[in-house]
Parts: sequence; C-alpha cells; structure tokens
Amino acid sequence: MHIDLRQLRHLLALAEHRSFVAAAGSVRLSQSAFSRSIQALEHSVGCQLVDRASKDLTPTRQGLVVLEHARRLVSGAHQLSNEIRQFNDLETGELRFGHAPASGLVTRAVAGFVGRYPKARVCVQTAELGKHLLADKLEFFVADSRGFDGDSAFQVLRLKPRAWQFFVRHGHPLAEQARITQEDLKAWPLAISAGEPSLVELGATIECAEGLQALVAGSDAIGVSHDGGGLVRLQVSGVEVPEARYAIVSRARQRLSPLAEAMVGEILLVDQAEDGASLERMAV
DNA sequence: CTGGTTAATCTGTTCAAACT
DNA sequence: AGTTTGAACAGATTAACCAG
Repeated sequence: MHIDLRQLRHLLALAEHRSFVAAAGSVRLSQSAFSRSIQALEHSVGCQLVDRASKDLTPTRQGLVVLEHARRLVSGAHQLSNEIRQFNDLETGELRFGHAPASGLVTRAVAGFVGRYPKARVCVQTAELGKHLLADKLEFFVADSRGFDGDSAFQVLRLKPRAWQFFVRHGHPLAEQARITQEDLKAWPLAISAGEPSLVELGATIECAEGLQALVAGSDAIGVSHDGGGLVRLQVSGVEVPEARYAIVSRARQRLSPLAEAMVGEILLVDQAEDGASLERMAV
C-alpha cells in the first residue's frame, strides 16, 4: 500500500468542498487529474473512500477512517516542516498558540517575543482553546487551569496565582469613594472577561470576549481585571476577591517547537517578573 | 565514481463521452 | 447543466545501464 501526502491532501479537499471541481480548484489541479489522484488513493487502500452516488459526495466508512488519519498526517507534516524551518532559521517559522482574553501577561510576553523574533509569524487564538489544542491547531495556550488539571490529555505548567481587582472609569461615582462595600458593587453593572472560571461566582451582568477595558472606560460598569490600564482601581472591603490560577497548557506527551519554547520562556519570564507588588503598582 | 543515454513511470493537461 | 470518468498525449522524474 503506497499512500502519499499529496493524495491525502486531495481527499481532505474533497471532504471539505464536497465537489471534485471545487476541490480540484482549491488544490490547483484540473478536475481530471484530481479525480485520478482520488482514484489512485482508493486503489492504494483497496476500497472506495467517497460515495459518488450520493449528491454531496459523502465519505464511506473507510473514507472517514482515512480522513481522520489524513488530518493527523497532513497536520504532522506541516508541523514537521515548520519545526525544521525553525531549527534552520528560528526567525521565520510560525507559532500558533492561545490565551484567555484576560491573561494580560501574555500580551507583555508577546511584546518581548516579537522584539526577539521580528520575522516569526505569530497566530493567537482566544476562544475554544482546549478544543483547538486537541485538534492540533495550537501548540499551547495560557488560561485558568481549572478544567485541565488532572486531565491526562493535557500537560499543565502552573503560573503564579493572579488576583482580580475592580476598576471603574475616571469620574465614576465610586471613583472618589475611599471604601467600597459589596452593596456598592451590586448597585452597578459588573463586567468580566468571558471564560474565566474564577469569576463565575461574582454574578457578572456583562461578559466580554475582548475590549473589557474600553467598555469600562466608556460606561458606568465596574470591570474586573488583573490590570486596569488607565482606569481607577477600587479599594473593596468585605468582598472575597477570587484569584485566577493561570497555567501554560499543552498536549500531553508532545514536544513544543523551538518557537513555542521561546514563547513559553518569555511568558515564564514575565510571570516571574510580575510579583504581587508590581501588579499592584501597574493597577493603580 | 561520475556523467550520459534510454526506457519506464508518474503526474499533469485537454477533450469527449457518459451519467445524474 | 453540471459532474465524473476515460483516452490520448506531454513533460518531468526516476531507475537501469554503460562508457570513460
């Protein structure tokens, strides 16, 4: 049985486009050559992979199996070539990783990373991190480790716990108040970053996928963040302020590429540098 | 061992016919 | 009408062979 990656890419294109013509176009082949490539693959595996009688060219049961392997092999080949390119020239590879929107330390780490590798291509994801990691679309992500701790599919490298703080815009009625109570907090809309498990109990009325600081700066909402930027930090008393337990999460038993290792190094560096006191200074 | 020649194979194209 | 398949052909690559 001889199977080559080119044929597997063609099968993936066919599964995606559900048309020989469209799939052939997507891989820049004539439809005839594309059809023969699929035939050659079917001949190699000794069975039909696509049900041509069905209008939408559904994969056969064997086709589904081949597609599953094809995705892994094609993705693995892409990773291999990317990794080798990174070894040969660390500056021109591609890095795909993710982070929770509120994990501000990643933004600072990326700033350091792009200074060191200005030609590296960096793709950052902020949603459905676990799913994308397991689908090989990310090398790692930074997020609250709850939900990943103890799961054998993931490798979790803990970062320092990070305290959440409350912020409002300048000129907000609470901005001049010396002490804020739980009752004060309840009187205003509360905005948090989406997907932060440590903030669920606060009962926020607004969840932002991104742009939390801009929202707080332009409204009367109270924002919960690690870093208020130019906002006014509230001195809250009598309220249990939760902590985020961020971690670097990667696939178990899988080595990171050199660029991913470099980025993890930057993140750890920022994490080490930002102790509680410095966070305090940044927030005020 | 190296370089040139030749045949076989692979992968692509266009075109036409058949199928739904 | 749109799509699939097969035939004929072209160009590139590979393998085998041979001479120097």
